[in-house]
Amino acid sequence: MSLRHALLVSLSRKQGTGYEIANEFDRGLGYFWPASHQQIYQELGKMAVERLVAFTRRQQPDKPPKKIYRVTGNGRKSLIAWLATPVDMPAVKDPLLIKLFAGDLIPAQTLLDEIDRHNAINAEILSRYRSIEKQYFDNPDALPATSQFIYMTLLRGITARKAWRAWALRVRRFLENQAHNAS
Amino acid sequence: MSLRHALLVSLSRKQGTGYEIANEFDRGLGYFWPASHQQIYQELGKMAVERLVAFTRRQQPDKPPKKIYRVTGNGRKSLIAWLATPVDMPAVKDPLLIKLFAGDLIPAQTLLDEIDRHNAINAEILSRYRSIEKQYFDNPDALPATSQFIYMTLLRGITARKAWRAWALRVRRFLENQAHNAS
DNA sequence: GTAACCATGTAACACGTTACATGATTGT
DNA sequence: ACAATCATGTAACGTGTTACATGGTTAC
Repeated sequence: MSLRHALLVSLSRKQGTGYEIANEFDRGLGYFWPASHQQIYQELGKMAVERLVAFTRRQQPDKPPKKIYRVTGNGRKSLIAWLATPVDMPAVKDPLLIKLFAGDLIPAQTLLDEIDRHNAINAEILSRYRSIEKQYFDNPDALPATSQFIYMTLLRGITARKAWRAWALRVRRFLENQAHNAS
Repeated sequence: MSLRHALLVSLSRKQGTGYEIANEFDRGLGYFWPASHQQIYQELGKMAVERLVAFTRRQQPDKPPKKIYRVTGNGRKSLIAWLATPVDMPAVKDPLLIKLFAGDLIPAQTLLDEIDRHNAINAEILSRYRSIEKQYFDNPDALPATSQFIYMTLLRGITARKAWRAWALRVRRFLENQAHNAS
């Protein structure tokens, strides 16, 4: 339901092709609303039918033709309306917690490995966030409001990943104990 | 893909009807793998066809008949196998962050209201978790391993909600500034 | 010659949500 | 009377994933 709004946000900043949006999603909006290129093409198609976006076809010599999308008046109205409409908090859906919930059914070492694996991924993501912070948000107060809003979303990622790491450490201690007591 | 495993975990602890499982999900596994009763009935049906679970029909006078499900040998094997298979970290999908990302398009007050609303919900959930902690996990080391594993999942909820609150406070400060500067 | 990039899509399937349907019992 | 609890489901729809398809250009 929110993909279309994410697309409207992206196109509000800058018009572009489905391809470009799909790429930008990998380092922007996609951090909190992931979408594949297939889904993006499809959704843009529907949105064009509903007159929320419009596109111009641009022929390129020796390259496939582009469809450059932009937001229509309708689209802008619908985005503003959505921004003022309450949204639900996202549901938690984490298979790792199912595993932990059933932890007594398998060797503690198996879960330890899994926690470590997740922890490595989490650490990588956190350090990526931090390097973005250093590069673009070193002195956030000096930035234009637009960027400061984006900084708030980055901070969400950073605090969430730090909290995850702290929790994982606690779980590790518990699992190590389990592994010892079992032997 | 994980619903069936969640159901196998639930039925491994205690056999029961779809109805009972659906209820238990509201205060157990459902915290990190929500599912409606429709979905649960449907999935149990498929799992019975695939011989992961089996059921006994029990007639009750003056009440609809029950289907009491239990895990089969196959089901147990498939659960153990899954528990040892790596799972992906869940993707973040949060419409509130889309809104924040586009925060410059609407009055800061609108976002402030939304943050406060989410914060109230978050606080409620956190306090529920804490009361569960007090009631059941006051002295976790004294508990059997099974319960300690469950406690780890509760701790996940608590640290996550606390981190969310801390972030929201930071965002509030920023939004209040925005609201002032705009006037 | 192999992969990555540019640029678009279709189709089948899996997963989840919402609405609808039945029907008795107990509580306010 | 109306809602809640017990107990089961079907059907339509919406969203998301995976696989497949095309075809030229640039980089190693």
